[in-house]
Amino acid sequence: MDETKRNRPLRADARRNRARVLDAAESVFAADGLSAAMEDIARTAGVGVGTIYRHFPTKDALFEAIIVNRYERLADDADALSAAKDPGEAFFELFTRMVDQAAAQKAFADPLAQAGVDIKASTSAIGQRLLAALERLLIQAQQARAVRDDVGLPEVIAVLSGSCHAAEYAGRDHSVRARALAIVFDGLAPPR
Amino acid sequence: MDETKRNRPLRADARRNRARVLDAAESVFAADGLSAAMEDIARTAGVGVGTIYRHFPTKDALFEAIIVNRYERLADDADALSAAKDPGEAFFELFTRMVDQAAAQKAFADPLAQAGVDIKASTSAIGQRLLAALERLLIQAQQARAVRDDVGLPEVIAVLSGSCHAAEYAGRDHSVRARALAIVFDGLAPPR
Amino acid sequence: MDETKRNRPLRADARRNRARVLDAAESVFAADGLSAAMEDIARTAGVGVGTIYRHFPTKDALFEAIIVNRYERLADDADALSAAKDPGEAFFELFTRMVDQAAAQKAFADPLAQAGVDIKASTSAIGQRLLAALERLLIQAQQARAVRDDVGLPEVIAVLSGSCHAAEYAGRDHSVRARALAIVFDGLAPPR
Amino acid sequence: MDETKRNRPLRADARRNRARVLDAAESVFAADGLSAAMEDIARTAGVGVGTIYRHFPTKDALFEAIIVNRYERLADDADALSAAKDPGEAFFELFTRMVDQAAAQKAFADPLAQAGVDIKASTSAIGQRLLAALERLLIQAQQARAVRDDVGLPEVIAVLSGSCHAAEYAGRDHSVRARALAIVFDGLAPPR
DNA sequence: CATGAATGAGTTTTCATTCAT
DNA sequence: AATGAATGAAAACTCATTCAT
Repeated sequence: MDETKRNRPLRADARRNRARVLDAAESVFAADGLSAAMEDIARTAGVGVGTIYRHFPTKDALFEAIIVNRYERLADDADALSAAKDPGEAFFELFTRMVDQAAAQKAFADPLAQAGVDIKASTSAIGQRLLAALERLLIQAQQARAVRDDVGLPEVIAVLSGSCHAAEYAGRDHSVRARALAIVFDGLAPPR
Repeated sequence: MDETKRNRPLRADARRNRARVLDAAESVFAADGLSAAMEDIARTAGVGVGTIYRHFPTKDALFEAIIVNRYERLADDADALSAAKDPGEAFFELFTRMVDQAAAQKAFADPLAQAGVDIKASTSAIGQRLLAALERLLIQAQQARAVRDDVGLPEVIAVLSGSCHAAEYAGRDHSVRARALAIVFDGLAPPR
Repeated sequence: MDETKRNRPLRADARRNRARVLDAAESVFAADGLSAAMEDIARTAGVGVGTIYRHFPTKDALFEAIIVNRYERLADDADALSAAKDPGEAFFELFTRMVDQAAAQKAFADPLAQAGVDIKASTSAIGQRLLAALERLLIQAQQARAVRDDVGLPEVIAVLSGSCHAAEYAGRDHSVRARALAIVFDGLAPPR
Repeated sequence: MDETKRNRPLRADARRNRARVLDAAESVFAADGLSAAMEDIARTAGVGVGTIYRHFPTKDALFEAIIVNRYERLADDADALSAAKDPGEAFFELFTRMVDQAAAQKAFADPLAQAGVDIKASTSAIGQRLLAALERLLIQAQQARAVRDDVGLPEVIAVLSGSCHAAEYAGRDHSVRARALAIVFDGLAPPR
C-alpha cells in the first residue's frame, strides 16, 4: 500500500532486531542443537516469533543465515591471514580457528561439511567464497612446501570437517584437542 | 505354574521380528537421521508400531540397541583382528572398518563420539568393551612401532570420531575418503 | 472339530483359571480403577492375556462379571439376613455391608448405581435379583416400622449409592464413615 | 523494550478463546467423563488443539481449571448466602446447589470428594476457601439449631459427596432426587 | 512493523483385542 | 486351552508457520 519505502535498506530498529535474532539463534542452536524451538530463540532474542519470521521466512533460512554469517567472517579471516602471514602459517591458522569455533559451537561442524555439497542458494554462494579462499591458502601453502602436494581441496575439507567434530568431541579438554589436531597437522605436512 | 519354560530366550517369530525392526531402524535412521518417525521404521520393517514398542520401550532404547549392536560387532572384530594380524595392521584395519561404517551410516559417528563420554547403562557397558579393545590394539601397535608413542586413547577416539565424520562428508566418493584417511594415518604414524 | 466335549461345564484347570482371573481383576480394578490394563490383570493372575479373553470376551465383560459376582453374593446375603434377623436389622445390616464393600473397593459404587439403570444383559438379570431382595427387605423393614414409609426403592438405591461414595471418600477413617452413615440411617428412620 | 504492557491480563480474543475452551471442556467432560479426548473438546470449542494447550499445559490442568472455576463460584455463592439468608436456610441451600450441579455434570462429584483430601496447588487453595465457607455455614447452622450438633465438617463433606453421587444416579428424575435429598436433610437435622 | 495467539499436521506412546505358536 | 507376540487405532502433546490485533 505504501510505495514510498520499497527497497530501503532496513529501518534502524529492524536492523537491530535482525542482529539480535541472529545472535540468539546462534547461541540457542549451539546449546540445543538444530531441534531448538523457534519460541526459545524468540524469547532469548527478546522478540516475538513473528519478528523472526519477518526477517527469515523459515527456520532453515534462519539457520542458513547463521552459517552464511560465519562463512563471511571466516572468508574475511582467510583474506586477512593470506595478506599478513606466510603461506603455511596462514593455512594452519585458519584451520585452527575453524576447529576452535567448532569446539565452542555445537552444530558448527555439520553445516560446514554440507557447505561443500549443498547447492542451496545463498549458502553456497558465500560458501564458495570461503572455499575459494581456503583453496588459495592451500595452494600457497603447498607451493611453500608447508603442506603435502598430494591432497586437494576435497580432502582438506573432509579432514577439516572431521577435525571440527573431533574438537567437538574433545570438548573442554584442551590438551586432547591440541594433540588430536597435531596428529592431523602432521598428516598434512609434506613427507620426510 | 509351568516352570519348564521361564526365561525362554524369545519365540522364534519374535526373534525374527526383533531383528527386522533393528535392521529397519538402522537403515531408516541412517537415511533420515535420529528424527525419523517410528511409523516409518515400522512400515519399513513390515510390522506395526506396537511391535517395536514390545521390543524396545522407547525410541531412545531402540536407538541405543542399534549402537550396542554395532559396538558388539566391532568389539568382536577387534578381538578377531588382534588375534589374526600383526599389531599395526590390526589397529589400522579396525580404524578403517569403523570409518567405513560411518560412511555408510549417517548417525553412526555421533554416538561413537558419545561412547567415550556417556555413562548410560548398557551403551557404555558395551562401549567400554569396545574402548578397551581399541586401547589394547593401540598399545600393541605402539609397541610394534606402528603408531607414534605420544598419543593416548582419548586422542585416538577424537581423531577416529573426526574421521568418521570426514567419511560421512566424503560420502560416496571413495578416493576422497581414502586420501583423507591417508592423511590421518600418516599423522598417526611414528615420526621419521 | 471335536464334538465330543461341547457343553461340558468347564475343565478343572479352566475353572480354576477363571476364578484366578476374577480375583486378580477385582483387586487390580480396586487398586487402579477401571483404567487398569488387561496385561496387569493377567500378570497378577499369573496367566497370559489370551486366557482372560478365553473366559471373558471383553474388558467390559470381565468387569461386568465381577459386578455380577458381587451381586450374587450380596443377594445371597440379603436372603440369609432376611431369614435370620428381624426386618429392620436385616435391612440396615445389608446396607452397611454394601457400604463397607465400597469403602474397601474403589470402583464399586459406580457400577452399583448403574445396576438400577442399565439394561445390560447379565448385569441387570442378576442385578434384578439383588434389587428384588433389597426391595423385599425394604418393605419388610417399613412394615416393621424400622424405615419411614415415604421412600421407595429408587430413593433407597440413590441414597445407598451415595453412601457408598461417601464411604469411599471417608476411606480409612472409620469414625467419619460411621457418623456419615449414622446421618443417613437417621434420615431413613421413621419420623418422630 | 516496551515496558508499557508487560503483565497484560490477556488479549481480548485470547480471553474469549480461553472461556470457550473452558465451557466446551466442561460440557464434554460432563458428557463423556474424564476420558474425553482433547480433540473433541477442541472441536466443540471451535478451536485447534494447540489453542487448548496454549492456555492449559496439560489435560489435568484443564480439568483442574474447571474445578477451580466451580469452586470459586460456589465459594462466592456461599458468601452471598451467608449474608442474605438465615443460617439454616443458607446451609441447606448451598448443599442443594452443589447437589444440583452434580446432577447436571458428571464428574463433578468425584473431584469434590478429593478437595478435602488433595493438597494439589491451586485446586486446594481455592478448595480451601470453599471448605472454609462450608464450615462457617455449618457452624452457624448448628448454632441456629438447624443442624445437629454431633457432626463435623468431614462428615458433612462425606455426606455431601455422597449426595452428589446420589443425584448423579437419580439423573433426570427430579422427584427421586428430591426424596433422596430429603432423607439426607432429615438425617442432618437435630434430633427430635 | 512487532506481537504472540491460533492452527493443525505430525510425533511418541498406550492398550484392548486378535491370532500364530 | 494357554500363551504372549502382533496389531493399529487412538490419545496427549509439540512446534513450525500464519494471521488478527
